[in-house]
Amino acid sequence: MNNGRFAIALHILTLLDKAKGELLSSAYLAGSININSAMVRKELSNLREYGFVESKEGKNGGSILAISANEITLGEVYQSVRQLSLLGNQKNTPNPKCPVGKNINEHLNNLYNDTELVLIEQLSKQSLADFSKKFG
Amino acid sequence: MNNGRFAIALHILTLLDKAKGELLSSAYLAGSININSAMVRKELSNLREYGFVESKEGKNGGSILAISANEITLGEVYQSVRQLSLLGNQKNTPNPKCPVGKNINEHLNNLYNDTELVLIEQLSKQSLADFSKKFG
DNA sequence: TTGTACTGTAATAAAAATAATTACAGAATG
DNA sequence: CATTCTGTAATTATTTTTATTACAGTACAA
Repeated sequence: MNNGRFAIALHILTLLDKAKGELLSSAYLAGSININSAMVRKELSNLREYGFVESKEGKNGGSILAISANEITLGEVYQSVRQLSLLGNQKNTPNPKCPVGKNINEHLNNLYNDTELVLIEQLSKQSLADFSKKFG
Repeated sequence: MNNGRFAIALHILTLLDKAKGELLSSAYLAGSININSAMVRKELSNLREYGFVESKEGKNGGSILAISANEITLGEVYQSVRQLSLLGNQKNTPNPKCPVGKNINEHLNNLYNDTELVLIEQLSKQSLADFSKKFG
């Protein structure tokens, strides 16, 4: 992993939790996060796919949590924004003639996968509600 | 984290372990990894700072492990190449007027730090020797 | 003592990934 | 039917990462 999307997603979800069912517009969310509202809508679109939020179009529209903050773990949030492998192996094209080079990607992938599972397990110990509680 | 340096560092260290004390040149290492030898030397420079390798300049020079592969854990390798926080928070300048925005960086940092500790703990279960063994 | 084969490092350039912006069609409300 | 939203695509900008080039300095060996 490697991007700020986790922070943005979690920020959005925390704000929605605090709003307690009131619809929040992407412009409002963007104001708190201090990013562009189109970025917020893009992230909301992803969160929607994962079933974390629902949005209402049109005037007075906005977004709310689709499920309770207790039912969303930070591990799930992580997975929703995850794109690359944890330790990043964008390209990695070692020399296949070298016994190490030939096999390192396989071993690296196993290592990354195992490690990421532990990371997700750790993040999953905390729910969105737990996180949100920290904000007084 | 976020970069391919972990893979490169581990690749270098594995090759050095396999070489069993024979000096390997940056050109040779680069050939197996399939990257530029200046990149290898840069990474070797870092690994040297961490005490993992030693290099010898001049003709017939090259690098060797400075300590036993049993004494190097993958957690330490991770830490040697680590630069950003695990989940990436390059910039993140939320609105300080928002109760969530004002405090989220602190909570995020705590979360990232805790999570990274667990990740390092997990990686530290495996030594370079363990990893190297996988390559027949 | 000099040619050769290395390392060390800095400066620069290229590429890739990420983030931001702009734009506009479509939906819901009043 | 004007207004205020969302959804999404297209584009641009920025930042990060990776690669390249260059060259001084070191050590060996004839």
